[in-house]
Amino acid sequence: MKIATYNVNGINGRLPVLLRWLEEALPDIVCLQELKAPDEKFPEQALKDAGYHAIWNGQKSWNGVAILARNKNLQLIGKGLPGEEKDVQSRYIEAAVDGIIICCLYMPNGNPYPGPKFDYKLRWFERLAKHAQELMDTGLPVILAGDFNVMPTELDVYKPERWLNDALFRTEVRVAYQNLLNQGWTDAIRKLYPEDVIYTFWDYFRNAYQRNAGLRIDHFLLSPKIKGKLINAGVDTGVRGWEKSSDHAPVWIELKHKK
DNA sequence: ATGTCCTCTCTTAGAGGA
Repeated sequence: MKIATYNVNGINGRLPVLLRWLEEALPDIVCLQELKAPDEKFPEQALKDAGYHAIWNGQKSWNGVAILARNKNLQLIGKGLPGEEKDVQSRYIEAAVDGIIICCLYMPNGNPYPGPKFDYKLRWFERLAKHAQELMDTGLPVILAGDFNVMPTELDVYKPERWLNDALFRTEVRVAYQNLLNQGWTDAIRKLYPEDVIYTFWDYFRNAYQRNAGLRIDHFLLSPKIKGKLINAGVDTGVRGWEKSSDHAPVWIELKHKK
């Protein structure tokens, strides 16, 4: 079974790219971020025609997350993270597919540092960690997937020294990510490729993709119950070079079949 | 500071966000 995460940066603007990638990559489950569309403008029919059922948590202009599934029963568990009632940003959706809890998340960017946006990011991280711990405690197979807006280590940044005061690389945020891992989660890409330079995002500016000036910020975290099923993982870096591409590339993992 | 590209509007240019 192949599970992917992809920050599409506008699902309607990128629809041709998304559909082409789905057809070529044929993932079974997909977590999408940055839909940048309200619920009523989610391209449900186009995805259905491509063979995918979907659930989504949209918002006008900003944010927005969705989970797609092909030939599988996709059961919505909830939208939004608990812990901040007045939070109107659509950044989280959770579903059950094939007995696996799929958590699709879009962590706040947090820039500029310092400031209220950075503070919101840290609060959101705390809320995620609390919920993640509760999921961990169930002992179920759980996957946290999405755009975490964190480069976990220096290996994940093309020029670490330039990012020290950026909200994606500040010590507080890297510590928060490490604390999350310490609950018992496995970073799937790093588990399989502990020392490789792997990026999932390249800025639109300054030919970042052509220079491979990238960041690794899209992650898969696996609960202990499911980590043993991990057999492969990768980044579809070529997609980033397509016409009208998102600034992120799709990231995927492959799990051993249950049977 | 800038670069680019998305979305939306007091819309065809500019603002806000990443």
